[in-house]
Amino acid sequence: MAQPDFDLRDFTPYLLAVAGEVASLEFAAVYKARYGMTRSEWRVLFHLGRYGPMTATEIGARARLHKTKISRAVRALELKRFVSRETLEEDRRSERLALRAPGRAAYADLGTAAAAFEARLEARLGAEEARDLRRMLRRLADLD
Amino acid sequence: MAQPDFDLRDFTPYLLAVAGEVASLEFAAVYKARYGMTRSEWRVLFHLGRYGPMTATEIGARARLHKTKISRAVRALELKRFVSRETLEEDRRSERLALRAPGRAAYADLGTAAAAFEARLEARLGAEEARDLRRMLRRLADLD
DNA sequence: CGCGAATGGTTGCGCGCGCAACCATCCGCG
DNA sequence: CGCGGATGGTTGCGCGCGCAACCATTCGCG
Repeated sequence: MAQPDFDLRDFTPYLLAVAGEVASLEFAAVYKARYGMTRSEWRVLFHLGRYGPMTATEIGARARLHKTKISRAVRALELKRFVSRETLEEDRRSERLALRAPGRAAYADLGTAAAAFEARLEARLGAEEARDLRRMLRRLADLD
Repeated sequence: MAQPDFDLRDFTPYLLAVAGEVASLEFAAVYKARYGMTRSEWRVLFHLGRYGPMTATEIGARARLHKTKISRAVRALELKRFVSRETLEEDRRSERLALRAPGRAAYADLGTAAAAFEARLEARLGAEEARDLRRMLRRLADLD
């Protein structure tokens, strides 16, 4: 063996993956159970709710989602009557995506749930550590 | 909107997911390119290399992998001649999985790459912060 | 001993995903 | 104007995944 002292529990990508799975799956269960939504759909919904109407490309840049994911997520949200599309006059290739009333309701509901989830997490880690954690993750994710 | 000040960039599960994607995909490119391995296969290989022969169930407990993932990963690694199976005498339902020579070589190679990757990451975050990050992630992942 | 529950592992199925190819529209430059 | 490349978005394809159902073996308890 090359480096017998190198433990997987000290390998940050592994820890990120496991911690991410634990956290994401737990919250994913909420929007999946309540609205039958996928993770991509949740991210799109959240971005539209939080930052207002925008195009698919803008969502992609903000939400770190591949355009195919967005395309399929938007179609699914459209079928749920959560979002509306409107072709832009100034560039008829792109469309303005906006939340409809049911979408806004779902956003408010899930936003509350997300805030509660985050609060529980902070309680577990402690406010200061949770803040530090977020700061480091933001750096890792190039989100600065 | 319910809580217009709740930003996604402060939502830990989101940050974990994005940071995890960035880190995992970057390293995944290595074992995918060199050995055509999947993430599950890499985890199984690493555990067998690091901790020695064990059964699929033991890997599952250590590596946080669902048993179906392990089953398929083991079959793939077997086809690559990386692992061997041997039915246990004392319980003929389970089998002892062990690395073969090519598997050990791949483990050594990827272990070195992983250590280098981790070192670069530490250089970016600073040694102290990187250690804190790992500690918090371990707590989140229930790996204590 | 014998039967039902528990355990180790595999498999069929439907789904979300990433990739590459594609269509439509727009822009830049001769 | 017109043609080639760039851009916004969609789709076909193969794959890895999670779930539930399943097979074989073993365990627990009457």
